[in-house]
Amino acid sequence: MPCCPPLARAPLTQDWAGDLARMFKALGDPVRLRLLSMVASHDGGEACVCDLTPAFDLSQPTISHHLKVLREAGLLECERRGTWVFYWVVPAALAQLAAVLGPAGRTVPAADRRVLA
Amino acid sequence: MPCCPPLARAPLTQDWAGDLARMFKALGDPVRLRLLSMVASHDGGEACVCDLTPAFDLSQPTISHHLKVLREAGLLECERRGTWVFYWVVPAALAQLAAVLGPAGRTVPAADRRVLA
DNA sequence: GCTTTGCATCGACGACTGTCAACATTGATG
DNA sequence: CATCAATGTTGACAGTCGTCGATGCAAAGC
Repeated sequence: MPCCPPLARAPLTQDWAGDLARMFKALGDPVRLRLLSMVASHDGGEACVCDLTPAFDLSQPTISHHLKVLREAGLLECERRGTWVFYWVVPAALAQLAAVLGPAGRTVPAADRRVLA
Repeated sequence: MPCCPPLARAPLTQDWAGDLARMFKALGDPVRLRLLSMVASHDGGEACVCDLTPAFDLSQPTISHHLKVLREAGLLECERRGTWVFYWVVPAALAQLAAVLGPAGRTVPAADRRVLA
């Protein structure tokens, strides 16, 4: 069973759209996008909260809240190590979203065909 | 200036994160995701509102509202043709989002780069 | 012209979201 | 054990979002 046909191949089922929307919604905030990017691009692929907070003009609880949203969306995971909590991205989650948006594989979605013609 | 390094290569700038978040936020609703998918997968890569509305248990103004959100996010375009209004996806927009999400190394295909320029 | 059909806009409502200050919790260190 | 530093949690608030009914508007047909 193929796991990730692009959006344009067939209409999304209601259930699948719900799951995907939860992840996309988590990305729908500039602060969360920057947090995700900072974690993903950090040395070793992980970062602790103290690495992230100073980059924003926001209170620490707010940053903690956004990290929780990303975690509950399945985009981030975390682990406590001593005093600090380290976060890293879940590559499969990002890959799934990228695959849904296409252009997946070599197939050209119908919408592209129109432009390319 | 390269147009689409993946999220993980470097932290997103504040401006860029804002632009991307606007698009992701538009995708952060199951109804809008299904609308986008239905338009993208429709014959000819375009669909009129009357093709979309019956698939949902929502009022017509609500569907119209969601289409507007997708349009203002740059993910959809529309044109009136006689009595009907037809919608189609903007492939470059979806490709940009897919490129940002990675997987690292993959970039926007040449065909879309032309559209983005 | 008038009516009908397809779609957008408006105004209003409850629900959810982003933000903060205050407090709780966990682990390290004296 | 007492204290401190790093995070998470709670409660509250203004603002935004999804939804609807009512209304407006444009094109087609009578």
